[in-house]
Amino acid sequence: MPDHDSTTLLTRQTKRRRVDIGVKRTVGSAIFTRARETLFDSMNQSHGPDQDGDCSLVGHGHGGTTSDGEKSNVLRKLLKRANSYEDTIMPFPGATIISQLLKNNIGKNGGSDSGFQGSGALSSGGSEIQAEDACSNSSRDQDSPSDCLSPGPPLPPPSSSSSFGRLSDEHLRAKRARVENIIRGMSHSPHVRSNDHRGDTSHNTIYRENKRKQRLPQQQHSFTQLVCSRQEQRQEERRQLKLQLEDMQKQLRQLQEKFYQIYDSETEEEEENEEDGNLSEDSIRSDGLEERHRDRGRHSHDELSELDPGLFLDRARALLREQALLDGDIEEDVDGRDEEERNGERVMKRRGGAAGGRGGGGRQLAETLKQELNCAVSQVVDTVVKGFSSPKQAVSHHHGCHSNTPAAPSSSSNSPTPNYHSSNPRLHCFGDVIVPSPLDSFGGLSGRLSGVPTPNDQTEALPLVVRKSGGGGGGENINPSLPPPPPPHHPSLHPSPLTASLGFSPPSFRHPFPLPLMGYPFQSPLGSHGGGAGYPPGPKDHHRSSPDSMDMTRETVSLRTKMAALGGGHLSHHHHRQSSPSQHGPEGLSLSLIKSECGDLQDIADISPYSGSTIQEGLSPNHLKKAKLMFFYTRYPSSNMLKMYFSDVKFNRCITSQLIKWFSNFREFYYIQMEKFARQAINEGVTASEEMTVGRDAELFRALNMHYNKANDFEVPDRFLEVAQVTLREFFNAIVAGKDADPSWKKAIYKVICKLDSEVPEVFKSPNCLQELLHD
DNA sequence: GTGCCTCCTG
DNA sequence: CAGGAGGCAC
Repeated sequence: MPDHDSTTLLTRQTKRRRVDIGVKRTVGSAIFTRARETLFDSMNQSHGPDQDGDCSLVGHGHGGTTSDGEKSNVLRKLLKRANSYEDTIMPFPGATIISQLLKNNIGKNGGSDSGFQGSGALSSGGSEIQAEDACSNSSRDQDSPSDCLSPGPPLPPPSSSSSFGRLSDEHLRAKRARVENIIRGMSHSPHVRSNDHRGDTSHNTIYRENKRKQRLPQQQHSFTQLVCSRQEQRQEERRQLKLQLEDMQKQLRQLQEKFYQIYDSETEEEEENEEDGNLSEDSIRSDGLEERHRDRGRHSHDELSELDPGLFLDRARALLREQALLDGDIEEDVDGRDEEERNGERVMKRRGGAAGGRGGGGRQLAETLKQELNCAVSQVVDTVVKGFSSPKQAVSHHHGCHSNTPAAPSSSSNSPTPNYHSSNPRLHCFGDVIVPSPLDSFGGLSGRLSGVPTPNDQTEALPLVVRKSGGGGGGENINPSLPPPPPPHHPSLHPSPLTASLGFSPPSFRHPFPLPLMGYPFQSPLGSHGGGAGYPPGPKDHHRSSPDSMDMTRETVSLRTKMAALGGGHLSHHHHRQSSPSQHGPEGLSLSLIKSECGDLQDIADISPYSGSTIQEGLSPNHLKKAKLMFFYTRYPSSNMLKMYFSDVKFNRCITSQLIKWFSNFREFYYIQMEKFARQAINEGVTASEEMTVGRDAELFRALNMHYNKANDFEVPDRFLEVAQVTLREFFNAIVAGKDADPSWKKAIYKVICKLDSEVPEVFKSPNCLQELLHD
């Protein structure tokens, strides 16, 4: 039985501080303005005292901070590692594409209309370089000019130096250099995979071609004759492609063999070293990896033939990351490789025979390997791309990407893709499909590789971000008059998202992938038609993106659930996508599901995560994590606020609802805990609410922290402790007063608490905020 | 009608 | 944490 008195009060108050984004609600800002005034008044009147009292109490609660702090340092490291491994685990997209293409091609021989169904599988390699919300982004929040200040004492950089000094002698350097060279060679080769978005330009070509082929029949659905002829043509192409891909795989296997030849000797030596008892931090970190490799090394010869190229490359990449983490300085030893190029094979053999012969041999080998890898991969990919795209029309723009394919590996780091921006720097036209240039996302690769941050990507993203934050009207959820929300005090809040994002990957190697799996990709200005990224401009901004929209989709939290529930059988019919489980990645499926569920959504024709767009259509686990951290600041975020702080998500009703639901769930848990502890206190004989404080060592706080900040890698703002204390006391008083007899007794408390929201630090607006917040 | 909220359930 | 129900405000 709803109680209309208190309920009304609560909801009214709550609503006022909300800005509804409903299509029909265009007066939000006006309402908001008034509401804020009203709120300030009421807050000043009724809750000032509470706040004052709280502040004094909080300090005392800090006693327990130290142990938590220590723990959190360790945990931060662990978390960082976990993030790194997340990346490491991801399949190497380039190779995955190859095998996937092959599979698809074989599977598609029936001439089905399945198009590029393998795209779903590609998503797992999601590599997004993240757009940064620079401080300019706060232009909208005039009230908080201090947003970009307060860098807080930076925590000491994760020390990965001392303990494994012995291990990281020349031996490790050599190894590191070799592996890095391998990988770099691969990633530089514009063919294999320059990276995911722009990357594997050639694979992308294939992919786009496929997509285009898939799309044409759809668009000209009625012209069956055309379809027939097209199918023939496609079958022919498929046959060719299949052959070429098989060839590619062969060559890749050869590369694997070479890799393992080296690795075998490597691992043997590795074992010897570790027997010395040098269990450094690094060796611990890379334990799993090492074991994996060692194990792999023992059986490598048996497995070589079956080894998935993706695994191979992935392993190489993982190894590189491991190496890169040791410390920065490697390379400089890349000279005189001409000789080695010629003698590559012999060097290789020598190497295999002499396990102890490190030093110069290792570097030579590295060079050799690098060269060979580059050559082989370049050739293969080039062949395939040419063969496949030549019969195609309208790939002229794209071909510019191949002109420099045989780029010299080592020098390519300085000028890998000069021609990419030759025509339109932002657009690449693939036949009838216009997509954002993938290079916009990765154009900075060369710079990153050479250690010089290139703001190319950012320059793309920033205008968007600014637009976003500026256009949304008054959605600020700030209550300046309240106990002044303390300035963002988290020590790890960095004012410069830009630097933070770049700091994520090891300086020696700006790998395009290592960026978090969570997928906080770039904000592409062309993310979707009409600016999918530019939501807030108006509350009615429920734009639909056209089928050509290249919006990237990643798995969403909820989608997984739906997937599981629906068993993956049902697909949106919009896309004529016959889903064969093996070809259709779960993400693609889930996307379709969400599409069909959110009927008002755009019918996305392309689900490729590599399509170059950056705005996600789904919420990732990291979004959830971010939301939880935001809960420490705001319990009742407005939907506008959510839009601002989740600017890397393409909002629609579903997303908004989900985010709101999340916060609703957070609140639920929060209030349940409050009630529980309040009753507990009463049972324990507490008579006055003032006797209760909430410090960081309080059980209540631990429970909450466990829920919202499980890894304890985020320093909860003091303000949250204050609010928690207020809440606890409110519950306590209400219960003591017997108000809990009223079924709606909590609502009065909600009404109080909803006014205690504080401003969420600007950092949270950055898609990279998790890195920035947790990486110290 | 729509958006958001709480409560309940699984 | 997601879904659904019930309710209120716009």
